[in-house]
Amino acid sequence: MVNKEGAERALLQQHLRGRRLTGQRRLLLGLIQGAQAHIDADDLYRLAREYEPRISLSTVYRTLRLFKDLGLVDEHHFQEDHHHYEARAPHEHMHLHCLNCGRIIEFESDLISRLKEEIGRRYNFKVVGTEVHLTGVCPSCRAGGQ
Amino acid sequence: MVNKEGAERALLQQHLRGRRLTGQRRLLLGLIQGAQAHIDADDLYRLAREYEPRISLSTVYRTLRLFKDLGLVDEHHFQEDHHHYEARAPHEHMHLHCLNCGRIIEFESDLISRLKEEIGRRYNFKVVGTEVHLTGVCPSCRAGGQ
DNA sequence: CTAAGTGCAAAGTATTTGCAATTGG
DNA sequence: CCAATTGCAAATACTTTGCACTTAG
Repeated sequence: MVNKEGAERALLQQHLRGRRLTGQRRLLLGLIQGAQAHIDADDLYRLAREYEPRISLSTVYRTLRLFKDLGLVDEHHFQEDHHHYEARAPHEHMHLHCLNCGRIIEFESDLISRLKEEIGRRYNFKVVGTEVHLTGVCPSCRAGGQ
Repeated sequence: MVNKEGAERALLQQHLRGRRLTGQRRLLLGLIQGAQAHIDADDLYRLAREYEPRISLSTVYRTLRLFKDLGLVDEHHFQEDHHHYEARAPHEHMHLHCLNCGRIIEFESDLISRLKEEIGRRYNFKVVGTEVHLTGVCPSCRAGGQ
């Protein structure tokens, strides 16, 4: 009989598709999934060290790349020159980004699946992924200065 | 009376909003506008050196940033870890990217303006920019291997 | 003329890699 | 066991910066 932790482990095992289930991988995935917002490699590294002080930044990068390739996390390229990551969400969503205060809102819209379908048909592509990123000015920034 | 080159110059002058119109800036903008595809800083640098061998990579980066800030070029973050640039197009378009062969198709769809409008209204944002990037497998790659 | 722009070299970030030591299956 | 994974340090890739010289306006 399988307890809760065992079940979690088995699920992750499956996600890893034959790769080894190490403490570092388990920790990092947990941290990404628990993260309130999009996290970057460096923040993840700092956070992970609180639990496993000997973890290295290389491992963080290697693991992020692995998770990305396995489809466990999504990598985002916001305005910055480094990447942000988030656990792959149960359903596809997009980002709305305030250029003034930096706030990022996640939203969904069925327009995106329609877009995928329309464009896939038009160009005979099999569309598998989307990255939709709207920028603008949020209500409080509109109200405040300018 | 104004000849063709003079008119071009005046137009660029206006775009630069008071910044100086240098040979490097004129060259770089011309190259970006003439580029068949999205170009990155390094390719632009190599290309520019054919015309102005003493141009420096710093100038390329500085100029790209200036053009981006002025809205003359758009900066894209594709899968790679560096940026690609293109002259700002007359109308907003999106990208469809083959994960297998790397080909990038530009397309338009009115779904995107509807998305801007819908989301702007929903969150009371003033939406100013969009980056829409679909990934998938193109017809020839679907036909070929897998 | 003179402030803005440039080239060069050096520095700064973000990310990857080689390798010996460790460890999951 | 032993190949996959890790930590560490060093390397690489991309981008920015300080400064003396040049140049557009």
